[in-house]
Amino acid sequence: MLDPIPAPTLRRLPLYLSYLKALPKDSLANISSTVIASELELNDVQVRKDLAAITDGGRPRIGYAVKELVADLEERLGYRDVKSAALVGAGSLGRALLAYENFSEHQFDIAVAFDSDESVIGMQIRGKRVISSDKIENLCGRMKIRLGIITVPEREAQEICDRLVGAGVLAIWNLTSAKLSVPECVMVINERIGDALPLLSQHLTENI
Amino acid sequence: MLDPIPAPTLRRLPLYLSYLKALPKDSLANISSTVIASELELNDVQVRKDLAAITDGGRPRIGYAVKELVADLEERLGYRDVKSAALVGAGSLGRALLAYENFSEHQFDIAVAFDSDESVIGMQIRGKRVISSDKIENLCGRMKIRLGIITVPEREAQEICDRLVGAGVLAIWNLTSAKLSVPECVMVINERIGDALPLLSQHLTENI
DNA sequence: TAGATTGTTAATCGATTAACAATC
DNA sequence: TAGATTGTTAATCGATTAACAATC
Repeated sequence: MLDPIPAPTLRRLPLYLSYLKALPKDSLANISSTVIASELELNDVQVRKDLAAITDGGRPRIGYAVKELVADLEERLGYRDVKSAALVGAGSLGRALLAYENFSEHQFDIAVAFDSDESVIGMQIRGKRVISSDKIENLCGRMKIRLGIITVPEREAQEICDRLVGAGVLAIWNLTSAKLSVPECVMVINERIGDALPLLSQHLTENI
Repeated sequence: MLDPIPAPTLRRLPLYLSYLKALPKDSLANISSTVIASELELNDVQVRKDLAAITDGGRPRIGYAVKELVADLEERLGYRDVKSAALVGAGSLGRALLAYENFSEHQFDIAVAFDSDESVIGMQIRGKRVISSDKIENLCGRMKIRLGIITVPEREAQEICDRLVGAGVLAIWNLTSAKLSVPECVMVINERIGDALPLLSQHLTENI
């Protein structure tokens, strides 16, 4: 089993990957941590430490082989195989996520969208048919879905979460402000979208 | 001038506020940090430290007066007066935000929505008419808008940012993954929505 | 060789938590 | 008074950054 990577590092790894992938085809085969750091406005020691966690390809005087580094990053970020996700709640936020291209960048594929609203069920959104939430257990099990994305109203979140977990989901991306209880083996990431607004609010009131 | 509050504290203050506001009307007039902590699954010392930054109403043996605490929180979070915001980019994410009720909770009001797409300009979304991005300078200045919300495609983000800043905006909520350059007096909060996906990806690949 | 660059060990920094004195 | 609770000072912890030895 690989060493677990600390969360702050893990959040920076995609930055490195997308920077490296955006390099022009005809650029040098090797790149140094100093260059990466200055481009991404990070500390160079930090970049080296982060990269040391996922590759052993760094060579003094030369740097890192871009191709190898990209492969190691993709490997470690789990970008080798596509992971199926189910989205529950086809409201406006759910629809925005269905249109969100970054998902495929992370090799997630929203295989199915659920909603409990009769007027939405059957609709075709971004090429995906919205299915009744009643079918969560049935379909998620059969489709071997491992990630659940929750974009329902807050009061329904826990129930939906329980049902996704019951259907074999191992990770939850929670976009409501509900605090979800799950078994230990299930990972929950809370994406509280309005969280940073107080910082803006404070800044604005401080500056008239 | 008030002491600046560290960001982690500032992010927890709204949690306290919404918890206190959700208390039943007939509950006790006072509440202890221990109770708040256990309800919100936080450390009680942390709660006291956080609250000490915004109130001096804590009394040994008794706790905090709920009413006073709510007032102090609202005061310090800048919830006393409504702050006008402009949203630029009425795509699916922009529309989701227009529907997002949490805004008004933070006393932000999206006063106007801009887009550069002819087929969207003039549309009515959530009761707001979409206006041509050409009018940003003109309208934001006149409407005294201080917060800009950027939901345009990444490559357009910096230009829109520059124009908002030129129009007198003092804070930017950036929902693209662009790194924005702004004058020092302008605060930028980056809301990178897919940021946490690698954590989920790693968890899933570690657990087959 | 000289010097650029990596990787490691130690120092710093900020936030959280523990210990405890003050107080009602 | 006794004991619950606050607020403060000190310890801990994790992450970042600095210093530096190893290496090509």
